[in-house]
Amino acid sequence: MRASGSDRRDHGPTVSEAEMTATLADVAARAQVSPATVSRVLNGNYPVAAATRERVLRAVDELDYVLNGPASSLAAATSDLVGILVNDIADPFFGIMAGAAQAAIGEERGAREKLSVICNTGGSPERELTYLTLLQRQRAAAVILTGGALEDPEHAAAVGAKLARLADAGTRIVLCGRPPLPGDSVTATLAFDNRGGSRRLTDHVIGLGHRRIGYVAGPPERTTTRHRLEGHRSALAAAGLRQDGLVVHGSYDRRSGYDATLELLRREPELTAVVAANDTVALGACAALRDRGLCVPGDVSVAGFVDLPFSADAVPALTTVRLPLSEAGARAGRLALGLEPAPPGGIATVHGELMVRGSTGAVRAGG
Amino acid sequence: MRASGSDRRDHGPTVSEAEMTATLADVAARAQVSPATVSRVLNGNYPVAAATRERVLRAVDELDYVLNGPASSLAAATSDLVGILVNDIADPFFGIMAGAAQAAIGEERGAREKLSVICNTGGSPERELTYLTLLQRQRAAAVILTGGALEDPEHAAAVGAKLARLADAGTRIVLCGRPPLPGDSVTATLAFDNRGGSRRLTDHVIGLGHRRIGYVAGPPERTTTRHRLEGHRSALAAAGLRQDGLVVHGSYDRRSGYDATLELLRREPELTAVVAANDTVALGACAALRDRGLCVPGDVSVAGFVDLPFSADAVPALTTVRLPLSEAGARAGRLALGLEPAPPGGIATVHGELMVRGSTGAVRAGG
DNA sequence: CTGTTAGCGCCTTCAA
DNA sequence: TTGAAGGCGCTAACAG
Repeated sequence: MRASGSDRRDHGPTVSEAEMTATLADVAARAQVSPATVSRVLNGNYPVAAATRERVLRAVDELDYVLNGPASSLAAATSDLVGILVNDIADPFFGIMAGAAQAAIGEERGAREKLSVICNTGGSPERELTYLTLLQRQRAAAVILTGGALEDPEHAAAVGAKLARLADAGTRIVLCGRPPLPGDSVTATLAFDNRGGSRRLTDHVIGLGHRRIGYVAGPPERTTTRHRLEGHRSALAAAGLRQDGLVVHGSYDRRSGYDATLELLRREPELTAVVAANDTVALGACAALRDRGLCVPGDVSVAGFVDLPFSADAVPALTTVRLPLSEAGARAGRLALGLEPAPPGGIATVHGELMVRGSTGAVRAGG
Repeated sequence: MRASGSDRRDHGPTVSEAEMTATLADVAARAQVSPATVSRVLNGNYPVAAATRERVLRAVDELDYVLNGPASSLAAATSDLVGILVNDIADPFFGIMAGAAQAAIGEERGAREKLSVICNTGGSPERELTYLTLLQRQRAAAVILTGGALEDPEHAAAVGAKLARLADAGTRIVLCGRPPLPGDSVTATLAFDNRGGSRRLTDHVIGLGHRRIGYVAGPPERTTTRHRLEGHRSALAAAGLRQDGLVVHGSYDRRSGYDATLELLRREPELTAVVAANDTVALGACAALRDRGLCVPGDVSVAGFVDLPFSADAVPALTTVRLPLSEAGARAGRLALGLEPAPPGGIATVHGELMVRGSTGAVRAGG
């Protein structure tokens, strides 16, 4: 049996007051104003006399009152939840972007404090849809989708439909590090120039004299994978090189880089360079080469993508393409809050910067 | 002006039906049952005739109905939100734990699907409290706090008070990789044995003959920092070594390890070993040593803590103490859902395993 | 097994 | 500048 706010409107503090969570009515009673007034000072978007506001805030403090989110969301038909979807939160690629987005959203000291939260799909299409539904259920204010998308047409359609419904319900949709989507449900897209960055990277490797270049790609059905691979291939084509047998797919982790590199070596013992889909994979490649008794870059050059913090500290330091993850994440956060105008056409391309370091060198004499 | 569900109870599909988000009443009308029945099939915790359920589910599908979370939470006075607080989501230490917790929670195909969500405090006490308030506002079902706590008494008291209020309101509290808290608001605690692991690590280093051992600690006011440092000191003490001047504090990142190591070298040029507060810091230490022209472990041995995935791939591979992050995170998730009984006394200590690898070796002849 | 009836706590017109 | 009143969409007793 709960003592409702109005029930004790005329009483002083009671035992039950200490045990039950206070409601807005309790605050109103204590501050001698109507619930409506309390609501107004709490939301701050309506004129309230300074003295009244004072009294209300004091009552809030004394009662340790915390707004009931669900009730508030229900009545206002809006919520302060912002969801950030990531494919693998254990990968700093996502951790950095998501952290930056969350920080940007948290910094906004605006009217209603937003609750920005990270949702880890683990790369599973089902969980991606589940999270989207859950966020839709919460009537999320905004959703940020980060990283490469799955290219399976069925899943893409399902996601598109979900996003359309979310957008219909007023949820802002922002894509960060993910290619644009057809339709007008997406508020803004920050797309990484994976193709261009990859192209410059492989150009660099070719420029060092390498001709037998292996490529360790990510999972085949991801946009990120495809775009980076396309950039790589366009560089090869421009140099007149054809080596379709020298591409091995795997996941975006270290183990995959290790295994794929051994496979590349098997296919082409005269390999002199390995370009990897990302830095983590590149480090796996380095490990495999070492275990085979090969020197980096003396025998084989290695290059990565993204430029994670540890890449500069690797031995040798990793040549890679730097993606501005923090900046992109922060911008996505601001776009999700509508603090920043969407780029023209709703799409901005974020370019990577080639970072030439110790892991790539001129092809060995015998190459 | 919104067409409410009951308003069109007797009509067929209309334009507005396509544009407005359907409500439970719409579904009820379409399935020719009462709203209560729809609620019952949706929540699945009440007997409903198979045929009725069928009809309801079909209506749900046809209308693309999605439950209104806020309304549901308000009525039921509970929510399906689970918050996971982390200090730095860009650090895989947290990414791995949080990802595992989220996966464990997502796997639970129980009654109501839980929305587990990661909140990145960035190590800021204010943001930690803000997130706790926001989660309290959402009437979260559970909160998981991961990683070391701040030892500032004022902040600790504030957090304690918040947790007490959350617990009062029925929120389950789980600590993962964080020392136990006084009081009974915490449902379960999984504490890492930082002291013991650190002790064994430094014992190992001493056993290799090292006597001038530098220590790169984390931020001074974190429990994790203090416990690991205490373990280190107890090992030194047991070996009769006193070297308080050889401890440098910093943050838990690579840069800090780099700078701190240079400082240690300045204080003690004859240094033969560096023990770091975590793996990331240890890699920074390695980089500093290399830049000084010193070999690891030939000139100076280096050891880390935690055993992140890249640590085994470092050159040389890093000696460290392996913490079972995934297992702990998953268990914390299950504890948060009440799927697993709390350990006796509410507290379980999770031990680390010494991983001896290439970065530590016998002290050099001249040492 | 199913319908009816009250609210959950807050926001938001409308009046004053 | 403030109060009064109704309803947001759903759940949870109660009946039947």
